[in-house]
Amino acid sequence: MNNPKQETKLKVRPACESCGVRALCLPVSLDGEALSLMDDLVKRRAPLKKGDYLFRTGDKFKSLFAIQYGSMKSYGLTIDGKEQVTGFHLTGEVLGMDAIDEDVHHCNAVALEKTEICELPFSALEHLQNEVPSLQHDLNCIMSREIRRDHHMLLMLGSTTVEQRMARFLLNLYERLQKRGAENNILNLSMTRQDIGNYLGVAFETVSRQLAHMQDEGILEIKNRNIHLLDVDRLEAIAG
Amino acid sequence: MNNPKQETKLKVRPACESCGVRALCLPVSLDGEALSLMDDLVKRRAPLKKGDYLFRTGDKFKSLFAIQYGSMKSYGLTIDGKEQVTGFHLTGEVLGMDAIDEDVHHCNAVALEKTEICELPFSALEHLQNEVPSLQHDLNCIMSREIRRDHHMLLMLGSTTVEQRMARFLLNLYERLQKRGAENNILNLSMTRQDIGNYLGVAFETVSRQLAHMQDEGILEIKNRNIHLLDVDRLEAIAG
DNA sequence: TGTTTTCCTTGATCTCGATCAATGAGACAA
DNA sequence: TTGTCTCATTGATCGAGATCAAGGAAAACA
Repeated sequence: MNNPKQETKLKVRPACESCGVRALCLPVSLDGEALSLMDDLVKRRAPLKKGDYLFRTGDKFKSLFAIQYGSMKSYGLTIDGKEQVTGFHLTGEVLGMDAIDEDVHHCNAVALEKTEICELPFSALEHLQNEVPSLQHDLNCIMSREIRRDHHMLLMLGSTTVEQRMARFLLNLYERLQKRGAENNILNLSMTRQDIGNYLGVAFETVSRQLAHMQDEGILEIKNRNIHLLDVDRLEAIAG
Repeated sequence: MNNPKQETKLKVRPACESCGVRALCLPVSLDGEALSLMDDLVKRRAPLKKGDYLFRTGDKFKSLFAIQYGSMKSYGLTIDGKEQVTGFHLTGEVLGMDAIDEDVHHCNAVALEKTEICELPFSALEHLQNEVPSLQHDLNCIMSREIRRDHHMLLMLGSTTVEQRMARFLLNLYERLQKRGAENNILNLSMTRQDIGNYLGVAFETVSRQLAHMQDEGILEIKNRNIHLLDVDRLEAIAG
């Protein structure tokens, strides 16, 4: 009853069209037949609500997950039980690739807002790789991209000043949104200051202060969780 | 003339036997025939001397590289030209996977000591994937492992205290060496304190002091670049 | 072999950011 | 509305770690 229009729309669209996978790496190579094979493979899922888990540490690995709409965070637990955020994942990105090797998930993935997911059962995906050789290259590309993204993050965290880490963090989000076709300079942070701080190895008060300082400098404008980037060049200069 | 014995030995050994690839992921699945196909594929290279580059940012991507013996560091440059270390790579690990996607290397890889490398031409590898379907899964595994390794690093850097980062760094090296069959608790650091500090986002003096402090506590023993881990449990407790 | 260079350690000072604490602001439910 | 969350901001204090500086120890080189 509520929002029937969207419901219909979702059902009519082929799953793969809407899940963002095509926009990642697969599109270049799949012809009509292969595409329909992919469509058969992809599973739709009920949307996750904020706080819902996609998988948890120790869960058996069965599928990769592409974020169709929304955002997630992944985190592990330290020995003393503290949460340690290892990444934020946006629309169009793929989760679960770190589990292929040992067949077990090594982190928890939780939705930061209402999030729609496409499930890609991995064994079927690997079978399809045999039929469609180009798919194999595509998957290599997706994983390569994830590796590069992580290296980028490592680069981000390997800085001594918090100002620099913060700038790199914001630019990183900005670039990822640009790649997905965002047309404005507004970052809608779905994660808390606490999550950001945890991720950057910084107290959340410091995150808050750092953002306030950047606002004073005219680099950005804060409206709750919406960050409007006013001066990307300055931000890049700070990032180094 | 110098060291003729080793020369001969290298020529006689099948390339793949000695390059560490088998020990990574490929061994489980390759039968005799596929193995010899791999042998044809792998290129031997003259060993790198300390300071030699394996590839640089912007180089065209042609091959993956497996470290047969030795160690390397990879780093990028910030806009203001400062070096930013993104990783250290040990015997048996594979470099270059972040370049598959865009066909270009995104970091510099330099040898930290005398290092022997096996080159795996990637187009040939992908062709071989078609002939040997299991190889495809193996490659997925290798990349998955790299992703997990990076996540582990991110977890390491997302800590506020230097003591914790240092502990996690040492444990990370320790575990990687253990996996490669190291039988003692001695870490032979081939990188400088400066590199470690850069990597951990910490001044190199702090690295030095932190190690000294851990030595005072009886957790480890420093002999130049050899770190003897005396109390791994304590180290793990610190790492959290 | 001595010389140069690079790397490591240790000390002293000062700043940045962690921590503690209190208030303010949205979000959500009843 | 009002109350109760959780989340964010801002202030004050204190300590960890950056930075500057100088000396020592390896390692590289001639």
